[in-house]
Amino acid sequence: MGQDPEVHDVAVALLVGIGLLVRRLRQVQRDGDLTLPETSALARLDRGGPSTASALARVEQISPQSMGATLGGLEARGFVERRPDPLDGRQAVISATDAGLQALGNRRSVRTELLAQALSGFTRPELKQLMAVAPLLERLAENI
Amino acid sequence: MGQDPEVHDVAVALLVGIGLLVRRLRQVQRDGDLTLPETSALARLDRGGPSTASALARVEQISPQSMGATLGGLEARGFVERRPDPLDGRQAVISATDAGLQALGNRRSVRTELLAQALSGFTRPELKQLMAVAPLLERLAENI
DNA sequence: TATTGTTATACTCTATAACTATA
DNA sequence: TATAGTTATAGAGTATAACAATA
Repeated sequence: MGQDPEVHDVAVALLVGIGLLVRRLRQVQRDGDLTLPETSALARLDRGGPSTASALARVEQISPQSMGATLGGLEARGFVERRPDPLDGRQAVISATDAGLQALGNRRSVRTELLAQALSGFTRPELKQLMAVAPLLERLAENI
Repeated sequence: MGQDPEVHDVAVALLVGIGLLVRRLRQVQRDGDLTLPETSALARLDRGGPSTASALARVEQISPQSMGATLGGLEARGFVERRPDPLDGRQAVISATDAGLQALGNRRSVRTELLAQALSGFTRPELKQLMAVAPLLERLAENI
């Protein structure tokens, strides 16, 4: 049990840092820009290829209804497309469109621009630290 | 400009990992437990001592109205107390109560318990990595 | 005039519940 | 029965606008 205080400190430190970052990121949202859940869903499609709404909801750990709403917004703007699965009539396969991938990679989006600007004030070792910790955060979320 | 792609990758990786973690953390919310903004505000009072609502709103980068709502909830449960500033009648000084600090440090709260459980699956170097990156995330948020 | 704080209202993201269609 | 998806409704957390009180 001698390790517990350290684990607790890590938890509180992460909560504070992450909370601050998320609130700030939400504020720089602009028209036409991708929202946070949209960015997550698109990045997931980019990394993992086409998927279904419920599969995406499972890996993103939100309800299928919430994922449906997010995908609906993306589809309306032409960032994803859905094709009915010929083998299973209940399912629809979602894939990112070229426009969607472009939006995801668009370095001139307001949020990405500001994030990149802020990150450019970091040293290269700090950037490597941040990059290395991203998968740890994912693993942490998956294990909660 | 050869560094830009790396900065962009860091940004996307962080967005995905953090988004997942925040959504998951919100789900384990329970009655009487501290919410994410409440945890942030209390941790800030714990680290920085008594403060005013607008000063807290500024450092947490949210509107004074939002901070007022958060503090109202904390005050109703006796986790913070507000005393009118005798020198400036507009201001009220907010301080964390013993009960508030206890709630912040309570290892048996549902969220902290689950977080600690998940973190116990990490190696010591990984924990150090996570701990080291928390202040970087704060600095990042402050520079956006 | 500027600042602190409150009240009223609305938006975003998420949830649960109830439903339809398909397996 | 079980699963994929939709529609309806509600809650948390945030925002902006308008206001009162104090500096």
